[in-house]
Amino acid sequence: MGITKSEFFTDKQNSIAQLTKAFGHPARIAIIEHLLKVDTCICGELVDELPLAQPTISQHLKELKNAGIIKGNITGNAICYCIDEKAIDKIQNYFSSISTRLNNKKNKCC
Amino acid sequence: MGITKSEFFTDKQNSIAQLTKAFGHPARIAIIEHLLKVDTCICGELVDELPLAQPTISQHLKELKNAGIIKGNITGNAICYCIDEKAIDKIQNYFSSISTRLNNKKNKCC
DNA sequence: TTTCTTTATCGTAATATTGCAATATACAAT
DNA sequence: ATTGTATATTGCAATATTACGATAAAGAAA
Repeated sequence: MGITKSEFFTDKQNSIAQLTKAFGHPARIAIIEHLLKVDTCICGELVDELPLAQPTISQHLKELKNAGIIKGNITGNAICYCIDEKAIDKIQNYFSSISTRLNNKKNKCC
Repeated sequence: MGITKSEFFTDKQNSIAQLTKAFGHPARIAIIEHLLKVDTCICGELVDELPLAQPTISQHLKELKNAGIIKGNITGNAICYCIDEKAIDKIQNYFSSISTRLNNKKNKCC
């Protein structure tokens, strides 16, 4: 099928899945890491940095934006994309809570 | 195309992308959360818990296993799947480092 | 041995994702 | 107004993912 049965899962589960899915491509990881490296980021830089064509990069930026991981400001005819800290906090808190819950488990079976 | 150009990215980028991608489906998030809730987990429980058919769940378990997020022990004719803490640590450390690097940025443009 | 239970695999259909060339858009510069 | 620069969108081909029915495999129970 290819379609995901989102309607059967909780909002939180869908929301975390959407966030992690958006991170689930090396190009998008590379974009995030480039955004961390520079203080101001424009798409044009990424075209030189990544081994992908400009439309492909634009598409990856769109997905990161849809997932709320980055946000973009139009400045003249360039665009300044930045990481949205809220998304990072959310995902970090989630994995941090998993880690805590794991450590609290008594009967580790494996 | 549908194929990912992994060969052009670093091992670490690919590795993080693989981990996050495996988390990027609500059913797999639900599986992880169920594994956290109970101390011992078998696939049969999941079939009752999740709104998906058994082959589909088996497939999701396989992907989590391939990504190193869970590991399975055969016990009789059942299988005990558990979360692999190393994977959680890895992903948690990654997002934690992103968070730190974000906070250290001076020129926030957005 | 036969049957039941549990999990995996195969095959297949439907949909999603990835990637890019071509093109559009929109502002800047001349 | 024309040209150049930066980014987005469209359209398409190739591949991946999701889901499930049917079936296989393998140990447990009878």
